Amino acid sequence: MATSDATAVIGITIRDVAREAGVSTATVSRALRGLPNVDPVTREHVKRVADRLDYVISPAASRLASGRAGSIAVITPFLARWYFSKVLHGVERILQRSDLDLLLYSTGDPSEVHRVPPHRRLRRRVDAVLVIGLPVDSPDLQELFELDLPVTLIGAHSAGVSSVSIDDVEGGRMATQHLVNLGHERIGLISGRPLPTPFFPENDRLSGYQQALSASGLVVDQQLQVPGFFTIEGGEHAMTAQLAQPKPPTAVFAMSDEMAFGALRALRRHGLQPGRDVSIVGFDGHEMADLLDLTTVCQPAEDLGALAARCLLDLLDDPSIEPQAKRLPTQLYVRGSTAIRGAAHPVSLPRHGNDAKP
Amino acid sequence: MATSDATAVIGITIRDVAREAGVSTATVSRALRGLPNVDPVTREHVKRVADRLDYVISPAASRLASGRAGSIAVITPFLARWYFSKVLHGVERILQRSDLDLLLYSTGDPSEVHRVPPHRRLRRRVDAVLVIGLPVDSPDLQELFELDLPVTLIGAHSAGVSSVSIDDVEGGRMATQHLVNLGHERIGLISGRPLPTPFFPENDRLSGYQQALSASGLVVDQQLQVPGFFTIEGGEHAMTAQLAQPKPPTAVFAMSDEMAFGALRALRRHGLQPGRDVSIVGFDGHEMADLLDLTTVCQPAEDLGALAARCLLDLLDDPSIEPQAKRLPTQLYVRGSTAIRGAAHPVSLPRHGNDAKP
DNA sequence: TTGTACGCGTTATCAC
DNA sequence: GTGATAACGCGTACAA
Repeated sequence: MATSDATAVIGITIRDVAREAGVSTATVSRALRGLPNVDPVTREHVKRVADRLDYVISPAASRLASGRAGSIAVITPFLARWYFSKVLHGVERILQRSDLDLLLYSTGDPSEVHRVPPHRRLRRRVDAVLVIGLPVDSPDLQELFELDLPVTLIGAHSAGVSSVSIDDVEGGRMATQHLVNLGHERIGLISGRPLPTPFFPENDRLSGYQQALSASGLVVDQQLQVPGFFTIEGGEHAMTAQLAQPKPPTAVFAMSDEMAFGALRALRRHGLQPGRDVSIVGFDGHEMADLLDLTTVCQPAEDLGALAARCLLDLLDDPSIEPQAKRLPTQLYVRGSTAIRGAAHPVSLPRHGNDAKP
Repeated sequence: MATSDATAVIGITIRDVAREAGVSTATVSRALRGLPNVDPVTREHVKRVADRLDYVISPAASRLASGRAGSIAVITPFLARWYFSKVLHGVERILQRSDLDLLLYSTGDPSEVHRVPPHRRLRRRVDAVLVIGLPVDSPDLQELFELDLPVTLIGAHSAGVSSVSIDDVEGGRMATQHLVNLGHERIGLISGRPLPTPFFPENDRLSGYQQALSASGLVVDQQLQVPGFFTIEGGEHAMTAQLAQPKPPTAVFAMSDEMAFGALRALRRHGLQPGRDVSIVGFDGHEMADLLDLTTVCQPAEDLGALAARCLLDLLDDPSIEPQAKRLPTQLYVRGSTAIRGAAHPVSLPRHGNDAKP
């Protein structure tokens, strides 16, 4: 293998730095890592030498010796969907500043057959795990917990595990209450997967929906709850199904903006106008919502990721921290896709986004 | 530190497996990694024992001993934009099957001040690098090349470097020619950054645009080329600027779908109807394009990522492979946002997507 | 085909 | 504050 000569082809080692600086490797290690018990002068000197030699620590060696993996895993079912890419962005932004590597694992849809169970790939490989939007009853997740690694959940919560999410109940309630306030009485729901699916965030949104209806004395009609699978097409089909009902809803709450977009298209296909004929509320705060004049419950996806990453770093710093479930607020953005029931001209309400100007 | 007892708390080591299987650590290593010169019976036995003991190789130790980093870096300026998230998805899908870790690095917009220069973080840390959509003249990229790692570029090309991309010239040409064919003579362009910016993919799209115009004897009017910065809002501003010209274009080619979406909104704001009043062509094949009835040049972003990942794995397998620039085809999807110039009723052409049904 | 033994580059534990 | 030095767990010549 490579010799340990000062000018070895492969790379400068800590020994080269030590020799050049006239100190021991132990001192170099301490100096470079900012550990205490190093003379400031020595430290500066060592740093300078290391810099001059263009020395870079070997992660492998460091990890082997220290027992730390030096990286954290981010597990997500999707990469190219609004929520997940936003969250990932937030996570990356924070982790970039740490000295931990971000290992990316995409599981694909949890309901699909997955390729390699994450927990087998993760063993001995990461110091902590960040999980985005996986249902808490997922077997993968359970096996993950058994790895005994610090874990932070994003967009889900589980007892004894640190998590960051929004209040999905409140979000669902807010969206539905808005429709109730506009005078709607038959309010449909476009859910994600077919309900009931335990432990999914969508369940909380469903609860909010039901709460708002019940609180207003409206009936919760199972016929009015159609799954849209969180895709545009799914949303379109769901809306079409809603319209085909004997007594179609006058308003619909879609659990994601992308499904709401599909719903908007379904309306157009039927010659119906959003707001005037049927009101639609989405969920997410997708950039496109503004464009399509869609009322929606905005969630700070990127902030969720950033906050979760910070939590995990803190947890790594001090494992004694009690896991807690943090929540970030959502906000209803009212746009043209919702209006007073039966109003010939959509009524003006306080609005948001670029459309806000009168 | 941890003892090397068979039942050490920290983990099973190769020695434990060797002892339990009654062979040497060398044999275990060879057997588990599928190296030749191992008796099939021995190999099976060792595998079984390793499995029973739930043995997992220590990546750190393996990497230190072998000199391989066991991971590849994926560098991207954005995570939450259509093209980049799609490409990343393709990359991840392939890398998942390999035994290499995917290290994610987001640089932010290359024109911004960046945080930590990638090349410093990458040293000794990865075996290869996958770069998404960074301009070839980016200083970061140059320093990356000097790391002497196998590199594959996605959405860009550079002499002597393996790359995967589409033919942007052809794409731009196709979009523009389509508008020419519809009888348009004043054809505007919504570019990315202000032109000319050397070495950006957008330059090729610009070339295609110019070629198509020139080939048809149309003038290339600088006034008709407005930057839209690849965002919805940018596209809206750009379109608004186009409309404010003394002689506005009757058709516009936007270099990305998201900018085209903005352009559509600008039209709507002006009471104009896409297709009838002004034709718009986008670029990407965004899911939303179908929804908004936008004609667009589709590019197989996910395939680009997958192919690039495979290339890089091949290159890692056999470093003697000559770097080559692979290209994937694009395809024009005609929808309602483009129509014959001046036609009162948008003319019917072969169309695509859900709208295709007569 | 298999085993022995050394080295990979760093960290951490001691003495000093 | 600093220096020796023994791990860390695995890969791999080389010998057998």
